[in-house]
Amino acid sequence: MPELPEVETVRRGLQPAMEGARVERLEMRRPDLRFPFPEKFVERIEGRRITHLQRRAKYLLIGLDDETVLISHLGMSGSYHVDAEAVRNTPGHFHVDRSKNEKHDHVVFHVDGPAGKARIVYNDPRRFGFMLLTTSNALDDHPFIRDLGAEPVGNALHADYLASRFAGKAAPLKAALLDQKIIAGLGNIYVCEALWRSRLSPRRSAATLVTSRGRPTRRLEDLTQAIRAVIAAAIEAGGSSLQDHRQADGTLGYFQHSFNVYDREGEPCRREGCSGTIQRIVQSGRSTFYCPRCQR
DNA sequence: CCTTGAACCTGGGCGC
DNA sequence: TGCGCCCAGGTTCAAG
Repeated sequence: MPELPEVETVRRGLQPAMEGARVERLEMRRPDLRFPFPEKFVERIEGRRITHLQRRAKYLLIGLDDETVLISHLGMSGSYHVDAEAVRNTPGHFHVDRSKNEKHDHVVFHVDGPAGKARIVYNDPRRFGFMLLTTSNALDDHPFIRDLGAEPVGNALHADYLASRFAGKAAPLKAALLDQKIIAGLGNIYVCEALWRSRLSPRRSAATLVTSRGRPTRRLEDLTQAIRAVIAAAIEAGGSSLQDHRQADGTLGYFQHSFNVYDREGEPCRREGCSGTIQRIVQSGRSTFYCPRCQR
C-alpha cells in the first residue's frame, strides 16, 4: 500500500492521537518484522512522550522526548490504525471489523495525550515493514536515511537536479524514477502515473532527457512538474479522508480511483484524443503500465 | 560502476 | 471446495 503519499496520509492521521501523547505501554507481539526489533525496543519507548511525527521518503519518523527517533517503514502491506477511546464512544460510531486481520497486529502503542487515550495498532500481513531506533542527531547519517534523494514534494525537486542525476544514465526512466537515491518516495504506481502525465515512455533511457551540456530538456521539465503534481494530488486525496481519524491507514483516501494507467491493462488510454490501449510490461521484475501510443 | 533476479512473507484472485 | 499458480503499493543482496 504505501508510497510517499500514503505514508504522509498515515502521518497526518496519527498526528492528533500521537503528538504530545505519552506512551503508557507498548505491546510487541512478535520478535521481528522484516528485521528483529531493536534491543530494548519496549523499554526505550514506554513512558516517553511523543514530541513530533515526521516523514522522510516512505519512512515515518516518530520523535520522542529523549531525542530517540523511531523509524517506521511500512513495507508493502503495513498500516496503522487508531482506536481512540473518545471516537469509540461517539454515538453512531461505525465500528470497523478488523477481526480477520488481527493476527497481523504486531505492535500496539497505548498512548494518552491531548486527544485522550488511544491504541495505535501496527498491522502488517507480509511483514516487509520494520521499525528501528536512532537519535535525532544521528538521523541524517542513518544508513537507511543518508542516501535518500530529493523529496518530490514542495520545492525540493528541480529539473536541474534530475538532469545531474540522469546524465549518462542508460537505465530506463522507470528504473531511474524508482531509485530512492534519486527521488525518495516514488513507488511503482506514481512512477507509472507521472510518466503517463508527461507522455514519456517508461522504456526510454534517462539520459535522453539531458542535453549534451548536461541541461534538462523541456521534456524533463515536464516530467519534474508531473511528478510534483501527481504526488501533490495523491496527498490531497489521502488527506481528504482523514477527517475520519478512525481510519489512519490511508485506505479510504487511496488514490486508486484516479489512476490513469496503473492496473488498467487492456483498457483505453484516458488521454484526450488518444486511441491507445494501456499495456502491461515487466521492467526489472515489476509491472509497468503505459500507453505505447502517446508515451514516447 | 550497472543491471537483473531472487529473496523476504502472506493473502487474494483465477483457472481447472 | 480445493489446489496450484500468479500477482501485489518495497527494499536488499548476490551474481553476472
